[in-house]
Amino acid sequence: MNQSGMRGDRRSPKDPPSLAERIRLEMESFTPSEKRAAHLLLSHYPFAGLDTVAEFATRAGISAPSVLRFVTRLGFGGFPDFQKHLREELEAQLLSPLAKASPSDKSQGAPALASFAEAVIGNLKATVDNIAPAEFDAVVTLLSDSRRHIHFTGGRFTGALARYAESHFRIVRSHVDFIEGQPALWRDRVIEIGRKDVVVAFDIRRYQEDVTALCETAAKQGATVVLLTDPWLSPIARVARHVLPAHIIAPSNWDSSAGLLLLTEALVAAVTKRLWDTAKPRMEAVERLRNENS
Amino acid sequence: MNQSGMRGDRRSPKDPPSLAERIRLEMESFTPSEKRAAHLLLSHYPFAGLDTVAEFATRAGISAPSVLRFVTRLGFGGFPDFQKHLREELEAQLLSPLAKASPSDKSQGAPALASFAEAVIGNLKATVDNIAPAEFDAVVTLLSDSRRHIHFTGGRFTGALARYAESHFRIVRSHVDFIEGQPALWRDRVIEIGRKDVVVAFDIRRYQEDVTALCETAAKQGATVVLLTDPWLSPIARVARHVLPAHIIAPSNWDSSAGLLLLTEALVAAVTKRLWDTAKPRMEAVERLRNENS
DNA sequence: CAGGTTCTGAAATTTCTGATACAGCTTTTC
DNA sequence: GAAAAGCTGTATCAGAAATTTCAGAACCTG
Repeated sequence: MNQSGMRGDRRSPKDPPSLAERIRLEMESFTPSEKRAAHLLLSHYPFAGLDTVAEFATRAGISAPSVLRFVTRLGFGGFPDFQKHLREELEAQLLSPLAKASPSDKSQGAPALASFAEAVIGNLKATVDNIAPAEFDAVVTLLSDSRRHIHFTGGRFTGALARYAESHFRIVRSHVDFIEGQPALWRDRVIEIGRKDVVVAFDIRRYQEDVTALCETAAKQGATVVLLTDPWLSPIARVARHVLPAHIIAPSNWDSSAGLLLLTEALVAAVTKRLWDTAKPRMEAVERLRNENS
Repeated sequence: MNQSGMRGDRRSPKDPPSLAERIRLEMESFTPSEKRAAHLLLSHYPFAGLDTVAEFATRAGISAPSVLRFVTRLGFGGFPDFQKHLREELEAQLLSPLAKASPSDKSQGAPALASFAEAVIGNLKATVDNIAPAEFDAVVTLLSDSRRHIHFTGGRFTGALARYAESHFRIVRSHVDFIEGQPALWRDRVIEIGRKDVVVAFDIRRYQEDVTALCETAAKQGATVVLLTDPWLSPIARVARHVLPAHIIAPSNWDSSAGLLLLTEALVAAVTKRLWDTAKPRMEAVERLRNENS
């Protein structure tokens, strides 16, 4: 499952060899029925091809076998192959409106930052769009229950986010801690996690087995697991009560955690607001201590 | 065409009640498995639903019958019906150019999350606008100098960002470490920081004196200090060679670090790209170790 | 903690789709 | 104008996909 570690070799950004283009070029060499199929496909590209063979054939006014011959001729192993290609092309096209809109910029370094920012902003929008309000609210409610203990944890990179969350929640409310991902560090602590506990896990692709193990153990003992992950969902999702996915793809060899941070900060804000009566004195107390000690 | 929206309500009358929207609203009433299905669909909307039932079930981590129950519950006659609806919706959306620009429904849902995200996005834009490209480039060049040692540090909250940066740079290049903000923890290490060293400090409002002290000491010993801070500039700015400010105000009792994260990730991306020849083998080696150990 | 309800997945069942063989028709070629 | 070659559709099949059944598991509820 461990897909190659990095997305190092980036495909040339310029020309996506669309299937539509190829069909236009080869149009001459098609037989009459193939032409009818091609015309139908091009006129409603690519949606016409997403129906069944029979539907496509009827709409094109030809027979099913002719449709099959058509897609075979295009080099696909079969109709499902053909459809899969169409879907992937469509998805790629729909998901990267930013890539094309990359505006011309001034110097050399600016594009890097500007386009990176653009991609991240796109991620944030997509993340928000795909979060169910009810789910978000449910998590807020859960984290606002001051009787529960909350444990934050995360992987190699996302561990930092877990710490970030913990450092805020720790001030807003009590019973908050951070658990290192390495099993050796939590084996003795996890036994105390039970029905009243909440585990908030951060885990994105190249999902880390130790984090999964921690959550599974916790879940088995009755804890409520909240997962912040990528759209492909960490395996932790199987034991999680609540899942908040964030988009993470950026023009980089690394994934972006901005969406996760956004969710984290939004949760902190919401919980702080909801617990304000108790949070305010706590925050003031922390502030007082800081001033005294320095 | 009934245009009931003659009033000043912001809700645009055109919005087709997207299936995604409905799913978000009904999310609460779903059973656990149905939620899994809903999450998968929303996170990859609508492409996740265009595969086969079996594929969808596997990816969602549930069984095929559960998927069927899910689509039935949404009011479709069966899976093919459901897919047909998705295709039609997709087609309609793709054909209207503006439709996909911002389908965020701020009708009722999660004003908390949506408006928070909007503020954060505003911060990111403002941050990028106010960064001098030359300054950004200079920092990239500095961090790409593999002969230098790089030390990351930060305060209460920003310390997590410093860790995040460190965990990435550590893989891209050598001579990278993280220094805790508390003086007791760095007193003995800082004496080794000298002319060839770079200190990257994260510090925003309620600037932390210990972090400032660390940077001042380092600067005094000839180290180059890079500062990521807020627009009001941490006192560290006085000893810093490069300063990258990020906007941090959000509708919350807390400041948002999203701008700092953006800068961090952009730096990681740029340095990784510049050091690619040496970074790639390092990343591959790390990947190999992970696989062996697990 | 029993009894009832809801939820879930393995397996059996049904439906439907994509694929193929083959024969008729059309076009080409000499 | 006849034979060959190419194209197309009908009929049929194999296999995959969706659906239903059913029993067990999980979860309430009193």
